[in-house]
Amino acid sequence: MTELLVRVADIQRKATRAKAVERDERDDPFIARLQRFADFTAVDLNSLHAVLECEQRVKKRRELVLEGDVFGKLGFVKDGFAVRYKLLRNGKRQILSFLLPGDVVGLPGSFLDRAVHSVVAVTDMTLQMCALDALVALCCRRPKFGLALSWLAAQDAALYAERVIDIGRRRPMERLAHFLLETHARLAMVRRAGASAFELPVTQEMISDALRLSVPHLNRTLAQLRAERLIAVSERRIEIIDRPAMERLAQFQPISPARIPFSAEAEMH
Amino acid sequence: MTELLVRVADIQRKATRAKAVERDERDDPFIARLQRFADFTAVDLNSLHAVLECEQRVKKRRELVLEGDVFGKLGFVKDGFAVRYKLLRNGKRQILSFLLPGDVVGLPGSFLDRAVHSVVAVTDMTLQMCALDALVALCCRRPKFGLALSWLAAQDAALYAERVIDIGRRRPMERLAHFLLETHARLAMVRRAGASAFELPVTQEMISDALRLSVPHLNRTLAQLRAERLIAVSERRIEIIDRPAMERLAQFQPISPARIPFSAEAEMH
DNA sequence: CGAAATTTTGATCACGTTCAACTTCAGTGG
DNA sequence: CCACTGAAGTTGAACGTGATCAAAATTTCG
Repeated sequence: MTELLVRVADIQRKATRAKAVERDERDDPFIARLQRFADFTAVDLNSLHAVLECEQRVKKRRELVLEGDVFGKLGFVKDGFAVRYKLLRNGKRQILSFLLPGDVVGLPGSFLDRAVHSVVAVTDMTLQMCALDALVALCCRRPKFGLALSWLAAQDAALYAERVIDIGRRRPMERLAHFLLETHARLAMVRRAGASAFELPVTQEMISDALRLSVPHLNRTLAQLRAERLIAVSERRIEIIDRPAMERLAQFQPISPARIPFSAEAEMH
Repeated sequence: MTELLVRVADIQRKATRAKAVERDERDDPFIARLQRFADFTAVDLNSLHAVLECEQRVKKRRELVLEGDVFGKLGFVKDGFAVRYKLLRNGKRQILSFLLPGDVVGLPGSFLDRAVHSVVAVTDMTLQMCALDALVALCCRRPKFGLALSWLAAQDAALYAERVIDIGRRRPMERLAHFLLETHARLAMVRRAGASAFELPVTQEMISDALRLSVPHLNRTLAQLRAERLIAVSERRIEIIDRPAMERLAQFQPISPARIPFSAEAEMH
């Protein structure tokens, strides 16, 4: 039934192009991210839509990418959470990143000869799939998208780097605080978080696998953050109570992209 | 005097275009990397040369980027080593990556509103500088470069991810072994390493800051790898003696980029 | 509702850090 | 040429952080 409603909405979208774009800018987390570093016109966005094959729904726990796959597609996360991870021989798993709305499944996997990490859905998700060669063709027609892709990849790299710093040099409290602030900022960027609170539908086991802490220790650290009244946790909702203290503790600095420096003539292109 | 010789070489290069390209392919580590995921014609490469401002020599220990800089340039490493790092409040430093010939200084820093990491030269280096907006303009004229940039950024991201896995889940021996294999592969890719040996002109302190090990522990781990006859170390030259054992130990899988899937029509563009 | 997953708490232990001393080596000036 | 200096590498002993193991309490979901 919901399915049907969506279809109807889809048809209406195609009917009125102007409205479609308007809707996207408000709603679509991926477009929200793109608009942060360049201006995309209605024409641009329609070209982008043209290469998006279909909106795909995916159930919780479904594996989206398995290590070793040749994954010639990209998936733009429209809704839901996923984790990118790697399983080691000894059975341990390292979670590399949480994929939030606006993130891209298959980056960097599809740019390598085969995926080096696996991705699994944590909640039910909706994705917009896109063939890699269609995207490449789009980038050739509209170079702006090729640059946008670089910008996205650079943000991913910066995020991984931040994780290296977390795991490498921050104490557990700082580490957790940093992770929470970063996640909040990422969600806020795509309008999926309030001013100081957000839903984080992941288990403590996942967080501990991401932050290189044992589950018991993560739990204690979380309790400590709560005891010091820096955050509040209810169900799977995190509220940042004392942001200044949190930012000081974590030495948090938001990662925000620069705008792509188009020269006047290039912009015309 | 050396400077003069370079100038002369430069003039000669411009004189005979065919030869110039040939020379680059053999010598230039950055071009070597590019050619791995797309075919760049002589015309392409000349466009690239046009945006490269100058070849800059930099002395050992010189800071190339300081955290917080607005760094609107990119530097293609032609020769020498550098490290990208972050200093924490408590005085600890985390080395995020070693920059080798063929790598890019300012990625991802220049794509963010300001650099989030610092970069310092470890050896004397030569860099080819390039203004970011000139590169963007190039990408607009020749979309292939925009895609190439994405591919490079994706490789960087994959490399950081590997570091997260190292620090997060590999034991010290495995971690060090993985780092050595990876570094060898990266150097080999740009023809800066022999079949099983390479120069690594960095101190143990740097390696330990990269791998999250204390200097004494790194030293012991290195000694152990030597004792088990997996590697040999003389001066700052590493030789991988038992590659199969090393790869098994580290669970090493090389990261190699896919080729950019240009469709026939797009290629024409 | 019952079974399984998740969260919470406690006790013990190991790995890698820290601190310290010593060695080796390269560079520098007397 | 040697003594001196400082940086880098090496080795040892003690300590502490966070892991591991175990079990209870709680929540989630089929």
